[in-house]
Amino acid sequence: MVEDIHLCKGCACSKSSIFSSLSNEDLDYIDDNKSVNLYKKGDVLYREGNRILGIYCVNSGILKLYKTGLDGKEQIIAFAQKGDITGYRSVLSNEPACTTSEVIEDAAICFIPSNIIFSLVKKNADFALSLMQLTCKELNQANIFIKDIAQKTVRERLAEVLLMLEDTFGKDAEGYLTISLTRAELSNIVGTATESVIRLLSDLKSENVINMTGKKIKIVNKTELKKISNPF
Amino acid sequence: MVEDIHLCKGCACSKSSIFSSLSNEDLDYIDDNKSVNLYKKGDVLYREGNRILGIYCVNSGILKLYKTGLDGKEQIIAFAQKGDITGYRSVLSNEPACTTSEVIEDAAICFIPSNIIFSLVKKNADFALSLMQLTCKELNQANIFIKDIAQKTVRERLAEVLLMLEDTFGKDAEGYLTISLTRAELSNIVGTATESVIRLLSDLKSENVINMTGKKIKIVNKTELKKISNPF
DNA sequence: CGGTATATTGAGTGTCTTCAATCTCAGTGG
DNA sequence: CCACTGAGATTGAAGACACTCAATATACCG
Repeated sequence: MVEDIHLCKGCACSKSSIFSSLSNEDLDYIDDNKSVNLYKKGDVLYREGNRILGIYCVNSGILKLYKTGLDGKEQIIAFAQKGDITGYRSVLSNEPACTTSEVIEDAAICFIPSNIIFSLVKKNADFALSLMQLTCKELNQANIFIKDIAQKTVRERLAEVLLMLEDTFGKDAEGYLTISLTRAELSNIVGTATESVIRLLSDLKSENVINMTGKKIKIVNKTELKKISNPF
Repeated sequence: MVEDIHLCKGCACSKSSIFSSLSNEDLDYIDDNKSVNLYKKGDVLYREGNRILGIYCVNSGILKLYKTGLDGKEQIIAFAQKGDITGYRSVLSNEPACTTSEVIEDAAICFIPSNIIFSLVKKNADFALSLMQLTCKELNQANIFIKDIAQKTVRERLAEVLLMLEDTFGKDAEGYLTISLTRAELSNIVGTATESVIRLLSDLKSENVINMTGKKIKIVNKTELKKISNPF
């Protein structure tokens, strides 16, 4: 298992993602300087406000990235899964981490030191451009999120988040969302109280739009859910 | 007036902002390929969803950048003033504009075609890095905004926005905010109904935290306003 | 001096939050 | 095997907060 991730060349991350613009030589360069670590659910890679010394590339598992409000409430900003990188913002801007990065499904993560990234950026304009485009894409996502959270009701946002989760992480053979989140985590994405999420989920269930078995959620009527998330 | 903006070298934009990493030669290169236009309040530089062919650099005046909800409601994402650039996201990612860019104070704006930007990015790694850092900074701002809008009350957000406006655009001799926004625009930043902004402003006034003369707003008790925006 | 856009105020309502109690379930130790 | 425990999930009730709609006032523009 860990064997697979010792070579960037063979890693799926290098095919998609920003690394696709790198030559084999560049990938070897990263290989020689990266380290690989295994993490368990609940582990924190870095905490908001801390300095970080490189970027993290997810080989397997899932991370949640969140900001913490002054009252201690988490706001989940994004997730990272296979092929995604995180921490690059802080590295590129040489600023403290602006989110906390926590493992929610056991993960194998590669760490690439800052100076390696910088030297690649300087050397390879296409890589720099890829990084820029990644940032721009995330910025656009963030802006859409701002609009939604400002204009939509909790119910609409919850519907949207469920669709996003299925889209991003997929579903199992029986149609249940692959990713497993607590109600509290769901509420920290949607931006609402845990109890509200629970009540609205049970509403959606009684409307036959979703189905639930224990903690697991299945989208039954995707069309209707889309309508709910986007009533215009 | 327009004379001043014919030469990037002399333009204040080139001192701060992302252009500071460019040589005189590079600035001349931009000069030879840019165009300058004057705009009136209400003019739209580009609209969300449209293709744009270059980036816009604000020499004077103010722009608001907003997304439009499906029900037609604006969500203001950011402003751009002297020295700021806009449209670069869409150019770098080669995607349609993700916001509408509208003049709210008469403006002089330089237009720099995409291919010029790309060739500078390829040629000058420091310029690329500056652009990246700009994007990262905006991304961080956006994430903070998400957290705030999700977790704070309208009153807290309004207080925060007022502080931001004073910070970003300054105040006149009598202490009034320089930037002039309608109540509707204020509500489109805060993410609330116009009436709510009006009521909360008048609350703040009766608490002697702010003062109003017609449309103009003055922050009287900044300390208190900070406390309101950040009650922990 | 109209006429239009913006601002303000009031009333009524609905959504969401908060707080507190209860329930479920998985893991633990006896 | 079962009671115990703690974390997470659920439910109920009460009330705060913010929104909508409608009416009115004021300011601004030509």
